[in-house]
Amino acid sequence: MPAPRPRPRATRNRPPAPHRRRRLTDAWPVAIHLPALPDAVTHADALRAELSRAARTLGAPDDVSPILERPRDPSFGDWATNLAMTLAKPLGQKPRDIATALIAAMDTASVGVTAAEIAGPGFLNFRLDPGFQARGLLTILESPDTFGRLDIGHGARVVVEFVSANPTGPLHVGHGRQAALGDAISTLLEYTGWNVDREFYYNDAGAQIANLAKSTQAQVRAIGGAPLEIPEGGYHGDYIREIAERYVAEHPDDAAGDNLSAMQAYAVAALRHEQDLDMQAFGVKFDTYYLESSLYTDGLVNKTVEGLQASGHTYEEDGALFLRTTDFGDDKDRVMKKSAAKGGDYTYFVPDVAYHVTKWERGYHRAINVQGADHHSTITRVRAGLQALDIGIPTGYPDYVLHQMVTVMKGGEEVKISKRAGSYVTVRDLIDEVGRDAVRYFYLMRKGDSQLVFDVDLARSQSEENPVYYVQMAHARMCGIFRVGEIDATTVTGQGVDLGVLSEPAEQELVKQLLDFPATVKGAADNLEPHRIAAWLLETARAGHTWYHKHHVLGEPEAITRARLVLARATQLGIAAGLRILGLSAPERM
RNA sequence: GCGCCUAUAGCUCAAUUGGAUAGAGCAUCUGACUACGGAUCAGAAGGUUGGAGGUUCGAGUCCUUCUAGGCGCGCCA
Repeated sequence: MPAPRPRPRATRNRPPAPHRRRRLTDAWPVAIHLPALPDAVTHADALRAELSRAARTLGAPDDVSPILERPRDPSFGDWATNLAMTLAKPLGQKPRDIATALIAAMDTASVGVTAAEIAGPGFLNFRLDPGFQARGLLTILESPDTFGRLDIGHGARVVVEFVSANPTGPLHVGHGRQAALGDAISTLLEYTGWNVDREFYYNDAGAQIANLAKSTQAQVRAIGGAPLEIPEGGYHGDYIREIAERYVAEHPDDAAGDNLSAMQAYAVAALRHEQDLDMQAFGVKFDTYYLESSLYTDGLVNKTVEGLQASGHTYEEDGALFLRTTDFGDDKDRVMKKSAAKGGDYTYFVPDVAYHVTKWERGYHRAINVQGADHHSTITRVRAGLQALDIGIPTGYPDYVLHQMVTVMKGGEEVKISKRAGSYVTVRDLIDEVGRDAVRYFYLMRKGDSQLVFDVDLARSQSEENPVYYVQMAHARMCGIFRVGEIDATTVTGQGVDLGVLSEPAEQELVKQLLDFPATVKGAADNLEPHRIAAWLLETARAGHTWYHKHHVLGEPEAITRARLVLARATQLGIAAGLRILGLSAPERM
């Protein structure tokens, strides 16, 4: 991290703060009592329900579910719906006539609507009472840990598999994107009621591992004085040399490098450890590690092959065993077992099918795989294998979240990502250079299906102009209010506070923005798109900074200070919640 | 040749899943510090949403086609 930019020192001197913190309830008497929202639903839910009720009285179907939207132009009101337009056909009436009838049929006052207008082809625009709307903030203060949480998953188990790198080298920036995405998606699902396990699948069997062993052997023998001869398809990175040196030091009995299986085990263990450290530095924690090799030792690969053969979707040709994946939408059939001339091994997708059978049988009726787009051709194969087995696995199983490739620019040039060449930027490099929070945010502020150019120099130089600092600063500022005011923020409850005084435009905008959080979480979780949270954070931070700059909290008339403390607390908690979903820290001061 | 992804402001990206005048950040320009942190704020400028058709009350979003880029298409993993 570069040294912080020098900035002017504050000239004000402040007497040392006493450490006593005042409880708000001690300071001010409770004067006003407002009823809480019914059953903790948001004002939008209440408005939607009232709209539905009114629509049914006009003859709309029972399952009518109006869509409420925030108008792009705030002058149109707080909420808008196109319900009248969607009802035009089923009811056989003009949209604007339906809109008029809807307004007449609604009990607007009960849902805090102060004005309802018809606009354009038949939009209905609603304006809400500021105090009614602001009361939604109380749900944040009352249960900050559940704000934005929904129960969509009903506790069902879901496994999110990501990173899943071969233990043949350190983790590169593409794995970093997976780690950030997979972890954030997992947290999003937890927020929406799923019982999530994060899983890392180790391809610790097969040709790549054999190459790793031989590469290590070559380096071990080179240490003993032999000429260095890295085998065809082997690994050239310096890290192999380091592993070989440690192996020699710890295995004096095998200085000649004859024990290939010992070297393989040693190298795999060393690289797995290395990857664990990388993920630890990134703040990602996996619940389970699944080893490909165990699929063989437990007989699951053979069992899967037998199942596929029994299904009648296999055939032999040219001495190899094929799976008729074209029965399931593939454009050509795929080899399961190589011919004897090619070694007679299973191709890699066979253990992959076996692995996904275990996901299903381990009780995960939903599975999400986060992978690079270069793996997309395997989707059809794995799903075809699961369908061919005909053991009750649904056709869309598992879900895939594919992210496009990450290219790395450094010094104005693209850095080649190649394990074999040993020249690439690792996740650890990025974390060391720009910090964990900034790396995560950079990965997550973009949609996964667009390509990502990670310019290392730019990321480093931007580290102070970075959006993540902007967001975290907004959080720290809210914390600063309570710090300076010597108020214990956790005692701010909003009980008896008249939130109707939050009538400034900047305040209403901030309130609306905060209350959009649950809908944003739902949208992000439904679509497995964490970048929506990043965008929400940026907008919330902007609204927070604007409000902070325009209006003061401390030192205002009591009623205003009390209401604004509620807003400051809600902003602090809301931003912290968003940051937490993305795996970023929410510093109280920066 | 086939399949998947992408194309939006100078740059990096959004756009509530088909809604109203397409929005942010960075960069540029002009302003604002003796109040809770200026790592901030206010404002300006920046667009034929790659091109052309189509679907409808309404398209950046859906369909067709063309162009450009990325990734795949192996008895590699």
